[in-house]
Amino acid sequence: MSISVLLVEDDIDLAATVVDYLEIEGIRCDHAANGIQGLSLIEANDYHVILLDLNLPKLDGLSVCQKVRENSDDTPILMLTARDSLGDKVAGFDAGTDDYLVKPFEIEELLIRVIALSKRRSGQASTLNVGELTLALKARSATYAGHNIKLTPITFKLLEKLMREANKPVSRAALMQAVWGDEQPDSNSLKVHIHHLRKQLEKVEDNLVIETETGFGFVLRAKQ
Amino acid sequence: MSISVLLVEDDIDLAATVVDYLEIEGIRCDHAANGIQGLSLIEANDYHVILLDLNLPKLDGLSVCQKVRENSDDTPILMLTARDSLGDKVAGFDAGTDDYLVKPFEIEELLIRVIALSKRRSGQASTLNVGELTLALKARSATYAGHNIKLTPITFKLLEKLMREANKPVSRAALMQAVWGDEQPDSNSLKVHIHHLRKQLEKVEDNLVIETETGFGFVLRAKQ
DNA sequence: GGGCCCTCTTAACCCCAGCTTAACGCCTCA
DNA sequence: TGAGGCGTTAAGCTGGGGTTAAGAGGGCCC
Repeated sequence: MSISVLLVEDDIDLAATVVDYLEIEGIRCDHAANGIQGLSLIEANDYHVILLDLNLPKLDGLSVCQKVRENSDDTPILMLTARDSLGDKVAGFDAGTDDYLVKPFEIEELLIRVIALSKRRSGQASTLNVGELTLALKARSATYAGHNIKLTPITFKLLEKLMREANKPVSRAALMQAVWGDEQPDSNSLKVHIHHLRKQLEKVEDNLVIETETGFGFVLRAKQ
Repeated sequence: MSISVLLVEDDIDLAATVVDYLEIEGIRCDHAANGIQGLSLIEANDYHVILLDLNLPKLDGLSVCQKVRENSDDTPILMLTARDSLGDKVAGFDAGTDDYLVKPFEIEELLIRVIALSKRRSGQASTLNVGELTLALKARSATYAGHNIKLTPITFKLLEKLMREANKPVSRAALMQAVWGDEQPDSNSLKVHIHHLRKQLEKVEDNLVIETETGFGFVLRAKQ
């Protein structure tokens, strides 16, 4: 499958050059001219890599980066910057960027880095948060309003999927895909694991529940 | 089922080439020569993909695109544009297009993109709106003048179809197809579910009704 | 290698929401 | 006035979902 990339860059000439070059290389490249528009495209689509200019109208690159991470989106981000000052780099890594390129750069170098980044999920978004529930992806552990939640490998994947789609109903098929991929068990395993997860959540006095959408799937959301 | 496409393009030679090529590939392709005509065809038919030239007589491509989205129609739209107009790309995504192709393009490339787009609903219109009635497709929930409407899987599909074709009568056969697909119940289930839907709408003090088109089907529209 | 523990799968059971079905009455039009 | 289309209602059934427990399989420690 081909790579798809978002370039957020206000210099139209530079943007055109990059977009054309990447498309010639078979990489689909959307473009946004400011931070606000960039964010909305990021939310609407599923890019493999995001290229962010540091100085952007309306919302600067670092802020975009932070907001993306706050959304629990771990798409790799490559920052383009005219300044090569150490301070910006530090701020960038704090905000959750994965790589840097200092302008002016060789476009072949950009291509190499894009391809490299596209092969790994960022890993920067190491926790998911929904209300008082926190899932640490690397530690594979969860806390809920201060209590530890015990997760087996399967309930971990289940909870991860439900949290990524919090407040949106997730179809049974999507859940099964997230947990088992293409080799799915024939029987009612899913509902057993949903049951285990619910019991874990019920043990804690708080307001998150897994509701069932009859004939469709499940949602993780706050009560009422 | 074969793909059906609408091409809105004022360059008659180009249009003829595209139409011929697509039809050879088994894709049914209507043609409109200006924006106004395009819109009326879009409203009258149910295309899988719409191909829009950016520069059109009477009503330009972006405006057509906006109006389609305002109608809560989420048919995927592919914009055809001259090479120099990068700024238009940005405006295009704001207007709700799904893909771009820069003229001159390889016709094989157009084919590939049409096939890709035909497989997904755009997702640009994630809610349908008719008057005060809103159907959130992802959340699988509806609100009507501020009240929640309870929907079962079947009434959800029914309402979705009626809202997509709001103000247009929908035949019984089309409704049954939308709800049950090819394995349809033998008896009068449809009218029972229509009845349930009507009761939900009547509970709210507002002006939408499901009217009967005797001997044909039903319409969702405002009273009088 | 044996035994223990942990986790997943499977199956059985029950409950009930929601779907289907059928019955009946009203209205319209031939 | 009779037939057919539609609205309304309610009964019954189906299958989806919740719950539980048994058993298989794998990892780990002794």
